[in-house]
Amino acid sequence: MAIIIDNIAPLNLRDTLLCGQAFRWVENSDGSFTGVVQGRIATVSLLDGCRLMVSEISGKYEPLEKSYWENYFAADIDYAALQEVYSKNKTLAKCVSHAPGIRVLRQDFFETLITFIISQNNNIPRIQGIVERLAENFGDKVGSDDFGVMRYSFPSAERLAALSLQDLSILRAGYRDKAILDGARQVAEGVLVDGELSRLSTLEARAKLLKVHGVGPKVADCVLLFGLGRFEVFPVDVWIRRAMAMLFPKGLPKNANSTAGIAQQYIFHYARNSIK
DNA sequence: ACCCAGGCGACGA
DNA sequence: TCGTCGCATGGG
Repeated sequence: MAIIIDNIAPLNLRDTLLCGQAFRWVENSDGSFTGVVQGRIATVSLLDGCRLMVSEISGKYEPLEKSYWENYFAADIDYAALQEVYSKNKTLAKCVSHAPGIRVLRQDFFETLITFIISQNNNIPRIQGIVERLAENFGDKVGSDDFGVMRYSFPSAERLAALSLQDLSILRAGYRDKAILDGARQVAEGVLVDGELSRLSTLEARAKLLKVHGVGPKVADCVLLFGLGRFEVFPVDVWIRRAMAMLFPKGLPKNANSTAGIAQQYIFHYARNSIK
């Protein structure tokens, strides 16, 4: 059974799922993508460029509601309108034009916290490898994908919190292992709770995230943006720092402020693909 | 072999 | 408060 989400354009699945905001999607030979979301193995593809089809392989859990996927892909955000506003600035228009189909996903809070802890001083292919080892070693078997390959859920905070640094060495995550454990413990112990953070202001939620060992301004902002839907947050990493110095020396155009995180994705993509 | 990666915490000034 | 530096690991 499949879910269809209509009128999702603009959306480019490759640019959205492989751009470094999510780490568990892989592209299939037919242009569809398969990933594991909330323990469900899902394959997504775009029909006629404007309809998103989501097919879940039957596995350990009941399929997710259509509303879950609409939220995940941010179907409520009018990207065409946003791009029209952004494009009043010539430079930002150029960034948008390089990958107009990127959308900022609304991902699981805990998974976002841990994956972006892993992302620090790291590169995207290696982050994907560490995240996959994390799931294979500490997640649950949730079923086989279309190729017969067993897939695993992202581990729970409780499961990770019970592990030792020695246990985590199998991830080959380097010095990030301590940060993974602290993040997991704070979530497992109820210090950091998705629903509670959602009720706080962005600044207050950020302050709580910064108390996790290994979470600094950049990781906190990525968690706010990708894991808590705070689209006004603008994470600054090495690529963005370069791009801003080169393209926007006077700062981001004001008309992008309330959705700076969405603009950030266009700039990030442009920087990674166009700046040597 | 070499440089660097969606940074951070510790440390010293 | 602000610069500097070491950090684990491995992709390119």
